Amino acid sequence: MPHHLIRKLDRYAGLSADDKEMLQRLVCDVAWVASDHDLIDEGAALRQVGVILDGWACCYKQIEDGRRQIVAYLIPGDLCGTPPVFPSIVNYSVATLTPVRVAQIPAHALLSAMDKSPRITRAFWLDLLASFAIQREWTANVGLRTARERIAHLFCEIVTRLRAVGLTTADGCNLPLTQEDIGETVGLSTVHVNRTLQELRAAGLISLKRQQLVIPDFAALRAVAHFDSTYLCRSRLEADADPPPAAMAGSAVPA
Amino acid sequence: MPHHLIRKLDRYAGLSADDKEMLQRLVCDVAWVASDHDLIDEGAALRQVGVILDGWACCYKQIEDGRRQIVAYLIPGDLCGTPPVFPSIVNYSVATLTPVRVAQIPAHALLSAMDKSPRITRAFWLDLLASFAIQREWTANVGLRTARERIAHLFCEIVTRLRAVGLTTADGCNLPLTQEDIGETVGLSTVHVNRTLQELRAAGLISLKRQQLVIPDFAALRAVAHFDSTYLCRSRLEADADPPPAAMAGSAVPA
DNA sequence: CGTGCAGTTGAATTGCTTCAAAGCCTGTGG
DNA sequence: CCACAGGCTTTGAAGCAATTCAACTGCACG
Repeated sequence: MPHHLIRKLDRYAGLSADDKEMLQRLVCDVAWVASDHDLIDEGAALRQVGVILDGWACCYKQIEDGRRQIVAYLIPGDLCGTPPVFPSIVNYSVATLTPVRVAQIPAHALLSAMDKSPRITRAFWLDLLASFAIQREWTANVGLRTARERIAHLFCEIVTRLRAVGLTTADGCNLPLTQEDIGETVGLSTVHVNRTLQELRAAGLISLKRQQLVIPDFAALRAVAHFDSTYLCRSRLEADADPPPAAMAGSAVPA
Repeated sequence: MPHHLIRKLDRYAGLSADDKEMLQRLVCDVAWVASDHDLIDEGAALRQVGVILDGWACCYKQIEDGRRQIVAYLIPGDLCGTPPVFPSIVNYSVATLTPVRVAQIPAHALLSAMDKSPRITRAFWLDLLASFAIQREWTANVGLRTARERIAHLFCEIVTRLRAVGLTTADGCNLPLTQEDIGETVGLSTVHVNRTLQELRAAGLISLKRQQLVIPDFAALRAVAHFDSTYLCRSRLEADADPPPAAMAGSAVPA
């Protein structure tokens, strides 16, 4: 069932047919969760990993006075929780942004699959490292960019990630975020997000209405954002980096 | 040799005597690197992991126009690079902030140690998850806190981490950072870092001169920062990790 | 005893926030 | 089918936090 996840892990580490079969059988407890519900509460001790099958969720942190920071978005194919060490206490919460279909992988099942296949182990490592790389990029994003750059960067990242799982249209994507969500993501007030979006629209860099984000000229937006996508797609590079540099066919990698 | 690392991994996963012995034998290429040198350049393909034995380093990202963001500090016992998947391309650079003594663990050695001991594997997972948790906290720190809170939070984190490896004095630590470094860490200009430090000093929350940071009342600083140390000491879920001491009398520090 | 870098200060400016109100969609019930 | 409610978005105006530029001080080191 978790097509996106398996495809992603395959891209990371080149799974065998057996590996994929095994992963298929890991999941259980597939369920729909309504929008705006918590999947994980801060401080919980997890004994399983969630897999997002459909919909969007976000990881966030809150401080006493109510201020909230979104620290990650989860889209189909993403893990929800902290594989694969159990029990593991999380220090953030996860909330759905849309209705979400989510599956669970029990601790023991995941660990035994990793025991049996080094490729699966490697794939989960790479997935974690990829999330880490995104987190680093987010720290840099809020730390050193201007409002306009931050939002542009966020949009570049989202579209690139959605494209990797086939959830984009030709030149955009569905974006189930309110301006408040965006503000809590990039560290700006809602009002200023609104004004900055208008700037981006006025500059012809994006159009955004009714949750439809359109980026007519991705290269232009990427330039504004100083967006460098390598942090998102290292998976493949690493596989290819194994042999010494040589001329190689450009596109398809055999499964 | 890498005492701090082994002690930390032991705290994470409870290593056997054999495990520790094995880890001892992993390292090679111990070397001193002068201050202000790069240990890793962005885009490099790593085939080994570094271990910081002495001194401080930082991970940073840069964009074309020269703006720089520090995304992590490395202190003794920390890994430098991305274990344990090789070769692995990093999308950040690492620079020394002081003279640093660093050892290397070759890819094959690390992987075979992890093969032999599930506790070692688990420990490296937990170490990575711990760094990830810090990164998340940093994103939240620059995203939702004020200047004063950000710097206070940074100091709380640094002292707590240093305490875990025994590198603090009774009520402070050595802090080899310039105000520019601090600014690049928390997303503020150098000038404003300066003024904010003065505020913190005036409030009696810290004293900082000649690279000596003193926190007379940790609980007070922690309150200002909204600092919650759980993200740093989840290692042992068994809750036996001692919480960072709050305000403690004890001024046995030679001036 | 200068030279250079880190820290400090002041003044002007800007980017962003805050507060408050109004407009606009979408879903709901009469 | 229309009226209304509630969330999200938009607008304006005022204020504040942080930046920028530029000069100056103090300290460490050769």
